[in-house]
Amino acid sequence: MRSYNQYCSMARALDLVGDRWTLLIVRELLTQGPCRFTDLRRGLPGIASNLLAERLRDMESGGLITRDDQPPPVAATLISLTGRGRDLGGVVRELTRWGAPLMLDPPDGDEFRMHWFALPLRFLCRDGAPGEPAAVVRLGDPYDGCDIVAEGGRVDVRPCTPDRRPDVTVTAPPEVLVQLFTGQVSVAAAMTEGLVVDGSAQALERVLPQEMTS
Amino acid sequence: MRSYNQYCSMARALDLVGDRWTLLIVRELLTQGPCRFTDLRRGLPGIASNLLAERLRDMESGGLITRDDQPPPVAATLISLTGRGRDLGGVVRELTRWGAPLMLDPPDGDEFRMHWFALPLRFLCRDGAPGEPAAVVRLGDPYDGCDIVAEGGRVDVRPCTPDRRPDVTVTAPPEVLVQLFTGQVSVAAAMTEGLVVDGSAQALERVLPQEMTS
DNA sequence: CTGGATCCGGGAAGATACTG
DNA sequence: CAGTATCTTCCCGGATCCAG
Repeated sequence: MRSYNQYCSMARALDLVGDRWTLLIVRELLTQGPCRFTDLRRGLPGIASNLLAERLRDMESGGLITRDDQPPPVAATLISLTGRGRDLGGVVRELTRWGAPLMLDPPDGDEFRMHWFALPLRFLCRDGAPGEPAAVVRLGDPYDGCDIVAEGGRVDVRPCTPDRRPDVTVTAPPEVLVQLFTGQVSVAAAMTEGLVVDGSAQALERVLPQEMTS
Repeated sequence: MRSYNQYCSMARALDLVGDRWTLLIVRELLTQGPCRFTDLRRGLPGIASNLLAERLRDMESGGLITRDDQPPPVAATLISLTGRGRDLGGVVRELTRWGAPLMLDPPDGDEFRMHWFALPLRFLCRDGAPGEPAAVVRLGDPYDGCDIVAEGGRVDVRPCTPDRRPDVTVTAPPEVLVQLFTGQVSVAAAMTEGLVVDGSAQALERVLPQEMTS
C-alpha cells in the first residue's frame, strides 16, 4: 500500500488498484461473480496464498470488496465486489481492449482459463440475427467456461450456469478461439485446427464477427 | 518486467503497463506532449532517476515510446508516445474517472502539478455557450498549467502555450479547484477560499459544470 | 478441504552520489 | 541534461505448516 503522494486523480486510483494482482482479482470477481478464496486461487495461477490474503485485506479496507460468511452447511466466506469495485469495469474493459492485440502471440507456456475470455468477447461478439429468438453459445465447460447470450441485437457474456441450456457448445485450443473470434479464420478453417462445435453451428455464426477478407 | 504468464488480454496488458510508474509516465506524455528526461522528472515527483531510466527502456522496447535526438542548438532527446502508447488514452481516462471521487479528500502533504488536472477536466468541463466564439480558460501559469478551450459545444484541454491568449486566467489552491470544477461550490464561494480570477469571469462560468444544489 | 499464517531468498523499488 | 553506480529497503514468490 505504498502511495505516490500525488494529488492527482489517476495517481490516487493507482494507489488503490496499482499493486500487483489487484486488478486481476477484480477481473475474477467481475467475470465469475462472488468467489471463495480457493476459487480466486484457481483463477489466478501463480499468486501466492499469502499475497492473495494480503491483497484481499487491502481491497476490503479500500472499499473494493466485502466478505460474507455463508451460514452452514456451506460454511464458506464469499468475496464480492462492492459498487465501488464494480465501477472498475471501465478500467478493466479498456485494459482488455488495449491488450487484445497481444493475444495474437501464441500462449507459449502461459496458463489459460476459459472464463478470462469473457472480457474480450464482450466487444468482439455481435448479434448477427437480431430478429431471432435468443441464442446461447457455450465456451468450455461448466467448471471453467462462459455463455455468450445473443438476443434482440445485444450480446451478453456470463459465467456458465447448469440451468442455462446452450444451443451450441464450443471447444478449441485458446489461440484458435482468438483467431475465430477476431475474425481471422472461418469456422471451417478453425475446425481443421482443433475447433469442435457441438450443436447449432448457426448459433455460433450468429455471434461471430464479420470475417476479415484481407 | 515480470510477467503474469497468463494467456489473458488484460494480464498481457498489465505485463507491459502494470509496473509501478509506467502509467504515470504515460499520463505525463499524454498531457504534456513530447518531453525531455528532466521534464518527466519534474512531472513525476518521487521517482528515482534510475527507475525513470529503467522504465523508459522498458517502454521503448515495449513499443510505447520513441526517443528522438533533436539537432543542435537544442541538443536534447525528446521522448514521445507511439501510436500504441497513445492508445492507452482509454485506460488513463477510465482510471482518472474512477479516481475522481478520491480527490475530495484533501491533498494532505501530496505533491501537486496543475497539468495533472488536465485529465479530469476533460470530462468535468462542458461548453455552456455553444453559440459563442471560442473561449480559453487558463489554469496556472505557462510553466505548469493547462488551457481549457471551449468552442462550438465541445471542450478540449491542452498544455499551455505562450502564443495562445487566454480570456481568463484562474489560480487557486488545488482542493478549491476540485470543489469548483466538480460543481460543489460557486465561483463566489470559491473566491473566499483563495480562487483568483483574472479576466472574463463569464468565460470561466462557461466551462464550469452545473452547480450542485444539494 | 478451506483460509489462511510464517519464514525465507531473490529481486524490484527507492535514496543518494556521481559523471560524460 | 541524461543518465549510471551503489547501497539499502522492502515487496514478491515459493514452500511449508496450521487451525477450524
